[in-house]
Amino acid sequence: MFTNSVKYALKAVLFLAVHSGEERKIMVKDIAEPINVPKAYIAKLLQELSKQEIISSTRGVKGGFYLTESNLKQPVLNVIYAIDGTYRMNSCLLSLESCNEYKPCPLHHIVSPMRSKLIESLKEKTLEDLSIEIQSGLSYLPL
Amino acid sequence: MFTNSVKYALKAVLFLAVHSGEERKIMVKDIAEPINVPKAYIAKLLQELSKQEIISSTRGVKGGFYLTESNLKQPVLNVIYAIDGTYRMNSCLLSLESCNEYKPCPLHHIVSPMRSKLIESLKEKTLEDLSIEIQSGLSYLPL
DNA sequence: TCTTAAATATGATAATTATCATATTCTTAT
DNA sequence: ATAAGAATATGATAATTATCATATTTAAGA
Repeated sequence: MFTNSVKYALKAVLFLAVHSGEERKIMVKDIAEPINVPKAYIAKLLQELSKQEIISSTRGVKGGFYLTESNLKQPVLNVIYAIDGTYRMNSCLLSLESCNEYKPCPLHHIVSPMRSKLIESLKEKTLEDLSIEIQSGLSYLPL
Repeated sequence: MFTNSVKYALKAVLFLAVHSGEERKIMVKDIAEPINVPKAYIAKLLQELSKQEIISSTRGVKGGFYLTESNLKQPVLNVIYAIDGTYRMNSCLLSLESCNEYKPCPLHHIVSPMRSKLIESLKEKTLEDLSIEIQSGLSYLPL
């Protein structure tokens, strides 16, 4: 469902949600290691997220990546769409172009309602929500 | 979520569910075209499914692929597992090895119940069920 | 038993995705 | 101003997945 890239991106962003802030910027190598994702790989993803303003960054000495309050208010889904695009999550599981409510593919009735619900949930949950859950020990991030 | 291969396999198997039988074997080229999947590609998948006894086949003149009554009774999930293996559908979305109920990843509570339900549905629905739905115009197969 | 028509086995090529590497640009502090 | 430390831009390589091709084996019918 998700590419490797999205998974890595989510881990990194959630790591930032928990550990960074406008006054606590974190550089690539200090993100890559704890979430164990190859440094060069996650660097590229973070750059893309930054360009799309899903996360924030500053260059140079004392620079790094971080989330602003506004970044934290975003739905998780933003991260997914930013990296994988919207098509992957929304297209028919059998890739039938014409699949829709009126001309459903054989799996549509099974899959479609669940996908809708999943997307709904990923739209509702913000990065901040997940960050709070992690910080209160309701869920766990690394490895 | 699914590979291209699984999608193609599902289309082919459902096509066979609707159109084939022990007395109506269908050869590769007559499957590939209507479900529009490259012939050489679907041939390979059909061979694999046949080897795993998800579908049936006979060689030589008058040969082809088909589903027996027993094949038809199988859950859809069998096709998916046969091609993609079980890991893909069941692993943590973030690929955290340790993710489970006791140490859930941040997306676990969102994703896990839906995945369980999806797998349950794919286990309950047989190829025959879907075939009947297609034949009664409740869902549509090709393109 | 020979010919033909089909699946089967095997492997080659192409496309996509994942991974790695590095020169350039920007920012801060000296 | 300049030096150093960071992200940024760009692109190269590797691995996986998708696609294509073909020689071999099997079954049926003449």
